[in-house]
Amino acid sequence: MSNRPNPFVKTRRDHADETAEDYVEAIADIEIASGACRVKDLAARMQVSHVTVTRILSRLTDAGLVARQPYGPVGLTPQGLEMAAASRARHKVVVAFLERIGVSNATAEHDAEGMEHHASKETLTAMRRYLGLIEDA
Amino acid sequence: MSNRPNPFVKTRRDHADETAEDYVEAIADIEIASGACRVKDLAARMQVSHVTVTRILSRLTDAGLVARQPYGPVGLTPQGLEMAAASRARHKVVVAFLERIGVSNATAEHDAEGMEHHASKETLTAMRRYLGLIEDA
DNA sequence: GCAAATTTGTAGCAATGGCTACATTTTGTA
DNA sequence: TACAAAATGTAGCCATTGCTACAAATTTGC
Repeated sequence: MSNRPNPFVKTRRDHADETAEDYVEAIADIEIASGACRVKDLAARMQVSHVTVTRILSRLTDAGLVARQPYGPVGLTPQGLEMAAASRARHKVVVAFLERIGVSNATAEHDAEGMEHHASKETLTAMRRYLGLIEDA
Repeated sequence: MSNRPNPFVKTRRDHADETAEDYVEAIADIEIASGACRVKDLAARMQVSHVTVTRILSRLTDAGLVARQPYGPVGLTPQGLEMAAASRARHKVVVAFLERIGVSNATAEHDAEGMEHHASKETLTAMRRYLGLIEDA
C-alpha cells in the first residue's frame, strides 16, 4: 500500500493539449499521404463529425498551430510542424517499443495513440534504451 | 507511411470512463490506507476542488459504482469494488513493467496513471509475459 | 453545550468536445 | 452555364470537468 503516494499530480494534464497533439500529428500525416489535409479527412480520421473538427481547428488556429482559410485546406504553422514532429517521434518510439515486446502492429498503433501522451521523458528514454537506440550506460 | 491506417478508431474512449476508473481505484486505495474515504481525501488525491469531487461522485453513484450518504464517507458498491480490483490489477502490471525496463518508481506510478487506460488486453498480456507472470509459449 | 473550525453541498460560470439541423460555399457534371 | 453534390460553416443543444463564492452540516475544542 505504500507505493502509491500522490501519483495523480500531473497525470491530469490538459486533455485539450492531447487533442492538439493528436490533431497536429494527424494533419501532418494526412498532408504527407494525400498532399493536402481537408476537414473531412480529419473528421474521418478522428471519427468525429466535421463540426467538431471545425471547432477544434479554430482553437488550434488561435493557438498558432494551424493556418488555414475558410473552405480551404488545413495547414500547419512552423510551430505546428514542430509539435507534429515531436509527437510523431514519440509515437514511433512507443509503437516500436510495443511491437518489440510482442504486440501486433495494429494494436501497437492503437494503444500508442493513447499511451504516448502519458509517457514521460524518463519512460521514453527507457523505451529507447530498450530498443537499443541509445547507449545503455 | 503505410503503417498508420486509422488508428484512432477506439483510442477516443470516453474520458468519463477513465475518470470513473481513477476515482474508484482511488477510493479503494484510500479506504485501505485510512479506513474510510472522505470527499476531502479524494480532492487531495486528485488535486481538484471538493466541488469537482462531489459532482463526479454523484455521477458515479447514479452509475451504481459508489454508495454514500450526504456528509458521509465514500464507499464502493460491489460493482465499484469489482472495477477497482480490475483497475488496480492493471495498474500494478503497468507499474511493474515500467520499473522493469528501468523507470523509477515515482515516474512509473505517475505514467501508469495515464497509460493504464490505454493499454489493451493484448498489450497488458505482453507486459505480463515480459514480467514472467505468464507462460511464454 | 456552544462557538469555531472543518467538511460537504449548492449555485452558477467557463472551456472542451460530442451532436443534429440548417445555411453557405465550392466542386463537379450534365 | 446551371444545377446537383459535396464540403464547410454556424447555431444551438448536451455532458464532463474545472473553478469561486456562499450555504449548510458536522466535528472539535473549550
